[in-house]
Amino acid sequence: MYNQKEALKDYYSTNDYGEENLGYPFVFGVSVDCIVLGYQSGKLKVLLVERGVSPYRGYWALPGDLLKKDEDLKNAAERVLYQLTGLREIYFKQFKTFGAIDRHPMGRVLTVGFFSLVKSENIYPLPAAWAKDTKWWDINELPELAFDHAFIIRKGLKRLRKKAKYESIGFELLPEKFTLLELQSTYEAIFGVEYDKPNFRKKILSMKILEDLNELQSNVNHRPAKLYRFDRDKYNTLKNMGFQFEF
Amino acid sequence: MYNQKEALKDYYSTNDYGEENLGYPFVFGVSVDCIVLGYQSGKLKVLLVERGVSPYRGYWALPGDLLKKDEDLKNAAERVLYQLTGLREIYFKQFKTFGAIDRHPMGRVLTVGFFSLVKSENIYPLPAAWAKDTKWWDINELPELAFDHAFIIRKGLKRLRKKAKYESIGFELLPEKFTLLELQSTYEAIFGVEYDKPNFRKKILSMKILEDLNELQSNVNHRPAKLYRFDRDKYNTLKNMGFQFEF
DNA sequence: TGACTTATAGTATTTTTTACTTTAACAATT
DNA sequence: AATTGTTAAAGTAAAAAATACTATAAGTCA
Repeated sequence: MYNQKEALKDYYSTNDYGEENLGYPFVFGVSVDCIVLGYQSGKLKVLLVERGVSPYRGYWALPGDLLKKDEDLKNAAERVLYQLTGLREIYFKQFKTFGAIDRHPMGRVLTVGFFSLVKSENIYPLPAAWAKDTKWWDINELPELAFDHAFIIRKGLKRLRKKAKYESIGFELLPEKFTLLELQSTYEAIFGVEYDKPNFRKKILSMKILEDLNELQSNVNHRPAKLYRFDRDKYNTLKNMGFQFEF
Repeated sequence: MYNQKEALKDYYSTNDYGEENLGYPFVFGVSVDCIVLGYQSGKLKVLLVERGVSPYRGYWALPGDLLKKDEDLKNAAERVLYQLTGLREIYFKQFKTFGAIDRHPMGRVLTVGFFSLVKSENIYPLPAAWAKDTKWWDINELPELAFDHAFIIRKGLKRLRKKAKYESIGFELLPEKFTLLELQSTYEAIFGVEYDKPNFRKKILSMKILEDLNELQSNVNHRPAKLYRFDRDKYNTLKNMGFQFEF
């Protein structure tokens, strides 16, 4: 039967570069942690879980779990997201691995950070299966967090903002049908700035990546706005022709 | 004395989310691998090492090593780069972690990928201490590579190109003093495209991030070009004022 | 000196961005 | 049915940036 310990031992004793080594392989725990972001009433929010066990019992933390033997990193993140939201096919990306020596009080555990964008109205988080509680938090008003999760969130948001500037990922936060003003507000929440309304419209429409649904908002007490849909196929076609999305 | 195995065992038995778990912590080997890029005679090159031991004896591979007990990821990459080049203070960035189940034939080993940009004329790689041989390879003409290193390089280059478009990292590949045509050629090598000479000059000079050294090339058999230096302080000042580098 | 190569400056046209104004559509109220 | 308030959506004009191209200047080499 295959024995990983022995295999790693062999590997180490014939170390790549003939260097002095640790004799016996030093091994690491590995986890994944997910920054789940949603857009709600004009604000960017992150979904956190309250820990029910020590260490950091009672603290809020990123949803995550230890990597399993038969999983690759992507599978592990998918599993965590599914257990949290009940949804598959969520947008998520690995963004950075955190390996500070003392980041986990009980041993050497590396964590691979993912960020994920969801349409938050589709989500009914499942607290029971996970932890004491689950809650959306405004990204500008976070509680004290477990481990190095505050640091991880800062890094993840920074990366998200860079990515959102040059890729059409803002649409992941919106429902299928949306108005141009909703789209504008989403981008304002992501970047923390304000845009001129007519120019925002002009810019996004000139990209030709939205489909006009010829439908109007309902149940609003003002002139209803047109509804649009993000046309992913058109976007991909244009991208292959050299088009560069940019905000 | 602190016992990591026991600590991890405890940690696992009181798993965050009360899920069924593996009983005993499954542990992973962790390594770092570095894509070292340089610019030579109009081409983008990557520095590879030839493996002297199995697995993959005789194959070319990325320079890398197993993470040590008392190192964080950044330290490990720094160490690998120092052992390879003899230089400290090289530009490098973590870009992605690779954790496919079967990526290492002898066990479960995750690797954290870094890419690094160097001024290749400063470097005299040290083959003896490392492996059978060390060599610069044209990124478009790579040999067969060990492990999943071909995949890692593809991903790393993709990330580099994105980053180079919006950050001034191209200068890391050039010597302290360079001509505008050398700068242009470097960017042409990174992106695999050609630029119009007068417009390239205009664009880069209008950014106001170069210092004119009032010096000329020497030992060239044509009109010598002016030498410039990248003014990192000016660049940072402008960046803080909202300036966005872009190619 | 003259031919040749390359750096560098300049110009003119087109395209894009930005700031701002105007008009139209609808809901709610009187 | 007219009025008011709010928002969508179209339009316009000025400024800035990108692009394509031309011309000139400064050096080397024979």
